[in-house]
Amino acid sequence: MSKSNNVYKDAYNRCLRLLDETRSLPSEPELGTLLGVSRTTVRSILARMEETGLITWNKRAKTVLREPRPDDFFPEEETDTLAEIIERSFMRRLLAGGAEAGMQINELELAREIGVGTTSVREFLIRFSRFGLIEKRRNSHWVLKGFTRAFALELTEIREMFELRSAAAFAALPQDSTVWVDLDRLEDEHRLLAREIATRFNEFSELDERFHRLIHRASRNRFIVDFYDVIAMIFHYHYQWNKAQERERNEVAVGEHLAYIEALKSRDLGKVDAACRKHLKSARHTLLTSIPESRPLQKS
Amino acid sequence: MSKSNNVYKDAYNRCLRLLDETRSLPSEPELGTLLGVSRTTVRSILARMEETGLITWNKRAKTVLREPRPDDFFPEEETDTLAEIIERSFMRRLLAGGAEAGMQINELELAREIGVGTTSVREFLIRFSRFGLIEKRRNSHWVLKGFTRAFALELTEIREMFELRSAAAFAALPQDSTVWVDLDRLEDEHRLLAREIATRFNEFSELDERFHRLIHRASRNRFIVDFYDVIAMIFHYHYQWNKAQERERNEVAVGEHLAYIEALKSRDLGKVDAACRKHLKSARHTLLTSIPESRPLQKS
DNA sequence: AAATTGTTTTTTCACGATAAAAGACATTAT
DNA sequence: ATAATGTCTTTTATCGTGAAAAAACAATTT
Repeated sequence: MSKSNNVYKDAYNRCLRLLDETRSLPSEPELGTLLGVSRTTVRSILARMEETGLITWNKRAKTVLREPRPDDFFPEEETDTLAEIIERSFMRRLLAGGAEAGMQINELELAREIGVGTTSVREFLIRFSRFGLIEKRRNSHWVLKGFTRAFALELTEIREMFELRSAAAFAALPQDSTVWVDLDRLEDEHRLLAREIATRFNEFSELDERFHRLIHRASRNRFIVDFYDVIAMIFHYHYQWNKAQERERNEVAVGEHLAYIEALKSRDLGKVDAACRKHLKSARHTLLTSIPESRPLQKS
Repeated sequence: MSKSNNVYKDAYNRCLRLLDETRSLPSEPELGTLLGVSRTTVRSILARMEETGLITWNKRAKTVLREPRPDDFFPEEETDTLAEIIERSFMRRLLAGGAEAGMQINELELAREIGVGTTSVREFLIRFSRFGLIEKRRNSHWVLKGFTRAFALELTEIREMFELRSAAAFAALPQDSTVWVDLDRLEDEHRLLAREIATRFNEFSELDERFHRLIHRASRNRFIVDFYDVIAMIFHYHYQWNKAQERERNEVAVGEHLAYIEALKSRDLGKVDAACRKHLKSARHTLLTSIPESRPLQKS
């Protein structure tokens, strides 16, 4: 088995959801851009949809015959990319404890354990190395540096540097820039979430990322924008890992975001700086409290 | 051919140079650490040295029989890692012109052209992507973002942010920290180079990197330290590319470094800031002047 | 003529295989 | 007893291969 067809399966599932809305499908190239895949994949999708009696397909005519049923969908787990599978596996091991700093990482063992080829694991580790959690020994193994307090502090130091600068750049953007519209929309979403925080608090994580990415983009600096990938990755797993007081934490954060948004809209650099600092401080605090103090290595 | 033995060849060459100094070689593990390779490789080296009559080797006894001749060495080009070969090839194409932003990068074509497997090229591109010059389209090709003015500005913006912070951290280091010894040594090297700048100006590049890395290390932040890889890479190729007024530029830079060093030693944060800013400003200027203004795309 | 469909070619992605290099274990020498 | 050498095992680095997916080209349709 050389390559899984997860691209096809994922696009197929998304296409099924599209079916609900229309009576007939658009042209192949149009479907391609809509689903973000090539025409080759679109045609495979259409071919299968015809086979399973979902549509009739004759050149341009693509008529929907019936609504998709649950069993028309490919199982979720078959739609993940290999990279996602490897990342999840790797992070699970990393966060599950027993992953002390200094421990060495074995490509072959990882590959066997996850059930994938070594090449994919190697490529994953290379990509992952930019997050600063692992390091390669030339011609030899990788070393785990550990998800430690030091790591969190170094990460947040850069984050604060970058975000303060981005926020200032944001506030200085001309009134006719489209970011203000985006900001208004985000503000609405925040207000909505604040109102229903009791039930929807777990939706904050996604909103948080969109909000901060919008701000970082104002820096117009690829290194700043790209660095948010590191933050997003860490927070993504952090949210999954640390569920303690999630509701309270998110409620506070939403409030801070709203104040931050107000400050940005005021375009008063002093206020922006203060609101940004305040939010970043509590974000750092949250992250730090979730990291157990590194125990001294116990000799058995 | 699955893997070149460049590690062995490079270590062999370095071991030959060691031969000049001693009459007999140390133990295998010792040689290993000295050369930075495993004992397996050390033993291959010793085996060959015995074959070619350079030494006698019987267990612990490793006696040097004769001085190594030029033809004992493996050719330089056989000691490079694949990664180095690919990087050079890639950068040559990139800087040779005709590499417009937006152009797409073809793994297979690159691999064929360089004469290596696609896996190595893929891994190189993944590693290289953190430099911000290329970007991956999901499930598809890489896109060249170009070595443009915008790139240089974004790069230097971060560099300045990081270095100012590192320099301040440096100046605040306790008197008994070993960095002050390192700094003294670098100062001496700078003075020496300044005196012989007329003939040794091309040695500045290497000194420059060591100096700035020392400063960045004071930040004790892996992201700052790692970011210097990006700067070093760019400056490395920039020095090769832009030879205009190299002597003058380097002479100025050495002077700025010396002033910078003085400022650090004074531990006066104001002076450090000023000296750092001054040097970074001229470094930025040098980089920018070497980048041709992006011509508007000409339709033929 | 422009867009869409049909067909073919090329490229990317992922694997298993293999030599180089590292590492582990057993044996011998100081 | 420690540290070296000798031997064997495991891991890493790299390639060729083949299926999935993209892209290019040709033939239709509106």
